[in-house]
Amino acid sequence: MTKARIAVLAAIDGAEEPLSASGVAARANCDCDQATVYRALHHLETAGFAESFVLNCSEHGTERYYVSAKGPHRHWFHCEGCHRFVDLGACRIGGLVADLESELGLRVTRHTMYLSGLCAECSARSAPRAGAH
Amino acid sequence: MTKARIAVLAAIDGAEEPLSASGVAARANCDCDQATVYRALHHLETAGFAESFVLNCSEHGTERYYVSAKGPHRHWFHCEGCHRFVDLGACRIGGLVADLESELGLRVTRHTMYLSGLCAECSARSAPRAGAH
DNA sequence: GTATTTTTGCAAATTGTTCGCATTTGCTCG
DNA sequence: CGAGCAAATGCGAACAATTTGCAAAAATAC
Repeated sequence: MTKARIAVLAAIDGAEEPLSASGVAARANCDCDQATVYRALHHLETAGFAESFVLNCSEHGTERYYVSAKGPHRHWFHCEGCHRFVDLGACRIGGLVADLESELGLRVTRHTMYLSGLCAECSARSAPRAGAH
Repeated sequence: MTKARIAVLAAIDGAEEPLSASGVAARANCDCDQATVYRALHHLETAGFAESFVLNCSEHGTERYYVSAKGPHRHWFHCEGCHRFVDLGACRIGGLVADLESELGLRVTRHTMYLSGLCAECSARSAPRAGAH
């Protein structure tokens, strides 16, 4: 394991929300080239140390986000107000995926699911309850 | 409604699988510029006539795919062998989304879910059952 | 039919990501 | 411990999907 890959893996293992490639580069305090970060991420995902999904956000555009593959598979909510992620906890659609798999004869190797909207804070800020101010 | 937008909407309404921007341009036989196609898709999505999601595929890279917003909300499976989509039918995670929404105080305005792997055909082709040849 | 607003075409710019290639690093073995 | 080699990195250029500025063309309003 090279220095760059160790730093990249530490960045995503230590983050408590999905990180874009640039986010990883910022957190991984290896001063390595962005190409190296991309290659490291690709390597780590192939090796099973990381997972990724692509998300489009009004502020950051379309980017690929990486999360650690340690622990159970999880899903995320993306807030369109503060552009942060909220952890939705462990995956709850395993049963549904298995059902669809057998119903349709598919071999599912991965699934992507995420929600977006406004988190509790941004939601309260944009449409405060009566008497909240 | 302009000619270009009508053609773009007809393309996605008539397609039985999600279409990328270039796929829309190919199917919509308006010879309009690609910028127009992108703008029309953005407009149609904003106006509620189309939905989209971003998917990364080994053959086509990362692209945004559009589907008609007519009929019930659906989800898709993407085959990494033939790179086609399989319709998973109407959304079955509405309850889960509502649960997460109330559990975590979120305001969910959209959700993305798709599966990938090998479709029945590609699966059979790559690992035929005993006696299948 | 004319004025006003919106949309389109074209070409150039953006942006996330990938690639080629020479150099450096990590590891294996003697 | 140091030579030999395969794999990884840095740098810069290349890419591909998507967006944007602006003048011309088409909808729509009046």
